[in-house]
Amino acid sequence: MSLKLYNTLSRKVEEFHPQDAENVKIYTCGPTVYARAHIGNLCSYIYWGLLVAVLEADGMRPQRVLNFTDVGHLTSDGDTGEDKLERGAKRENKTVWEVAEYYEELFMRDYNSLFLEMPAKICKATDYIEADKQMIDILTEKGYTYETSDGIYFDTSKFPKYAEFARLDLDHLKAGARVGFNSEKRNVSDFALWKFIQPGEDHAMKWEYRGREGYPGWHIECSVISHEELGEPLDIHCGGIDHIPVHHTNEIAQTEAAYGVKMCNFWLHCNFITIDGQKISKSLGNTYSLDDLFKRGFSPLDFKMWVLQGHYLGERNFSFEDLEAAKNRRLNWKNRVALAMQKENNDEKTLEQVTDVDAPELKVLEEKLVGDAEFVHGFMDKLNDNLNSPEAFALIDNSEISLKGWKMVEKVFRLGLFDFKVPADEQLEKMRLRNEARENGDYGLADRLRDELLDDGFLMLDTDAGSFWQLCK
RNA sequence: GGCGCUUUGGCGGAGUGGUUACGCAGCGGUCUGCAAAACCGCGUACACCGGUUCAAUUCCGGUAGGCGCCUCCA
Repeated sequence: MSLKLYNTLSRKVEEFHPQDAENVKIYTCGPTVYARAHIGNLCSYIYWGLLVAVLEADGMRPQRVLNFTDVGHLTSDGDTGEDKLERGAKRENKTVWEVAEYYEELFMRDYNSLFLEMPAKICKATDYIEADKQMIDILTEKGYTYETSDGIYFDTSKFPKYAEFARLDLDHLKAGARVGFNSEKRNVSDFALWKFIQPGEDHAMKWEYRGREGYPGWHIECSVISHEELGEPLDIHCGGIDHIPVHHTNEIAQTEAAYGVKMCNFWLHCNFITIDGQKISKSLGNTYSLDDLFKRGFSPLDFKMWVLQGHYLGERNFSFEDLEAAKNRRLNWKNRVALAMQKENNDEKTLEQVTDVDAPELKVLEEKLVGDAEFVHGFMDKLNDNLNSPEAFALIDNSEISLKGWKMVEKVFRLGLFDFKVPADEQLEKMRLRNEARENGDYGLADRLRDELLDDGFLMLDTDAGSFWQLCK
């Protein structure tokens, strides 16, 4: 089994081979921490979480770096744009540093509530300012930059490959339509490496560079952090498709111009979701956070289920109707786990005992899954085929799966399938009494106990093999 | 204006040159003391027009609709 992934570089599905399987270098563009993450933002972290899980399942060790963009970006391309962090700060009566910290914490809360594995390292852009300057110095020495009244720019005409990655048609970029068109730029596609603070401007986040106060441009941090923390070439760089034409194009230009090396071997981009057919964007304000879903009765993991039901390359449209379907499917899976627990653990093992029984690496687990061997192989085949989670889901629905098999499913998808309340002694006693009453033909008592159990959250399922409990929600 | 993507049954959503995807919802039936559970079955999907082919939802061309990017964005 080998892993195949769609590489934006070639626009083809290719076999993935890391330089060092013990240290797979992955860089993920992280959030800008000036607002709460909306569900569209979170999709990408769910997909990249799956990527990491699949790499691990294949026996590799990913070293993933995620950045926090805490330095803020301008709201527009012009000279007079206001820093996003500062706007957030004014809105909320906090300093820009407090705002960043607040949203970093909120992001981590969302991240954890989605049961996503922590990256090996999270880097704040503001911790790399000196390294930003060094990189700009290198680019300047090599003749890739020029200064204007408002900043230091990368001259994209000096980097002939510039348009290649995104297959841009530079001649037809609509330069004139840009907000705050900068007439000092030599080429439409040139971008700021560093911005100087203009007279009358007051930025809370500023650093001294070349004798003036300023702050880094929008793209430099990712080139710098990935260089410092991982080094070129990266094995995988991931982000949303919106990053292809500008952000990643600029990263490649900066890094490859500065160091003369290939920046990254595999570029992965997930597609966007829309809500009710409309694109989500911070500027349009049509965003939902996980809290908004929770208020409507959905857990973050229901949302994760919805996300993974689709393929990361596909365009999806979000609706609460579909979220409901995903929620029901997830509940059905939990009930299958609950059933497997009862059938395989007649000694009334508790949930803790079941889930804490060794947490082996998947490879090891796979060897133990003798009864599920066929399922496991099919399952991994689907995932290794460009992370085809919808196909893997279908296989789950079609397979008899043991408790150990479910543990493997959970290890890869992390959907909280073992995360439910099991009956306490009191409820187990009610179940015993109910069965006894049924055998004695005392249906009045049996039904009363059944109703009580329903109130406790357990639905009684009577089969030829005996009575089992299921979850109601 | 330029570049690109997409169009599958009630709603989602995979995949394939000829064979049931799958889920959710719905309907019918079986089982059951009863059942909201479970089990079985059903609906005969691939935008339109051409072309290639023994055969196309699946390849090619065109038409129409939808969407994205070119501006911060996952």
